[in-house]
Amino acid sequence: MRAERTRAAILGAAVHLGSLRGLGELSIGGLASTVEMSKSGLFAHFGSKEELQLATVTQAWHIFEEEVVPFPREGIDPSLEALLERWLSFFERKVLPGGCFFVIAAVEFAGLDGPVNDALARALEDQIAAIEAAVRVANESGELPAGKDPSGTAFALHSILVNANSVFVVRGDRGVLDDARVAIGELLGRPQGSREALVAPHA
Amino acid sequence: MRAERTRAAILGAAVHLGSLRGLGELSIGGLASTVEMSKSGLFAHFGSKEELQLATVTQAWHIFEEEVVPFPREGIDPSLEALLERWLSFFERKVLPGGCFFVIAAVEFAGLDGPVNDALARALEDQIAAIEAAVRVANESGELPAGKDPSGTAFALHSILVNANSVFVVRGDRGVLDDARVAIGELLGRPQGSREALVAPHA
DNA sequence: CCTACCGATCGGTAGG
DNA sequence: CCTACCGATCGGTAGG
Repeated sequence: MRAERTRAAILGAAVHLGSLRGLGELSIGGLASTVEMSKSGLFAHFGSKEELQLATVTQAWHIFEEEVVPFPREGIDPSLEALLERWLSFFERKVLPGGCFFVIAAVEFAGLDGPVNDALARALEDQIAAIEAAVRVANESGELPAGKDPSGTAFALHSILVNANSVFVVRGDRGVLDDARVAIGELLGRPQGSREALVAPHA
Repeated sequence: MRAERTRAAILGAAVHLGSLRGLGELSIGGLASTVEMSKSGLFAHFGSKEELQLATVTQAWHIFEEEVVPFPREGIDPSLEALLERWLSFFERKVLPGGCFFVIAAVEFAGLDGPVNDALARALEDQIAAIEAAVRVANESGELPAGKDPSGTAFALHSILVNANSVFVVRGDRGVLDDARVAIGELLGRPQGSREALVAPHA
């Protein structure tokens, strides 16, 4: 019980630090000092740095999934537009501060092999696949005006999302997130001028 | 003279390692062993790790600029399409292996301040600005069929380029580079079916 | 979950 | 450009 809470606190700090500085920069000693426990006490929860990294990736993915991915759940709009808006909101609210945790880490670990790299590569593919599935549904439901190639459209949409967050983090200015909303609108064939529908959904 | 050559060899290795593993992972000791000299001998060329990082960023930018950016130079096609194709070719040939050196590093260093972060943030803006300038020229020359918003179009094109390289590096499969060519064609309003013109320019 | 420790490596310095 | 060294930190272990 108590160990579970400690582990959760450690992983919370690990996700935060890993998002800000990269998964490779996580150190056991640094993490131990931020959660105010001994290095070896923290170490005992994981057994190796690799296990700590793996648990951090898993935890980050759970947070992302809960916030963004449209599992059939009560109160979650399954449309493509809603998925993309949840994603942008996830960036804007800095739920995982720093760059897009998964893409940055996946690139950092590419070429190294091992379970951490596998988990990161899978997360990247799952992100693209989630968009592609929503594009297919949108094609069939008539949400998209013209039939779009699901794979290519998903890649383009994913690119806009990820780069919007990168530029957002580097500039420290949320304006680029609205640029992304406009670019998404154009990719989806939305006519010029209907921009407000996506930019200010609650207005 | 000799010192210049040594410095060039060091920076060549630094750009290579920094591209593969991230600028933050560069260590003076590790770099010294790959160029087969003593740690302090290498250190003497730079005076601090920060100066080494800064010199590495500068060197990487010179390589990128030489390969991609359309300075008015003999034999360089100034069109938007040629710029984008040089960029994709730059990724495909792994001139800087690993992720898009500048974007990954800029995100990694975002929030830290200092000259390295400044240089990286500037490189990111210069990349987007280079695309935007080419879009403006293309608008005026008639290369683009309809007048496109230069800023928004540049952001979308930059997103496709950067993400194409990320996915390329993670998958280890160049197929996504052709997906990027298709996505770029659609963004530029190229009609379906003219894809081959960009995919296989030398066929 | 702790103290106490291991060998290796970190950025950096002294002195030549 | 080198040897020799500094204090700090790395991942990890022993033993409790």
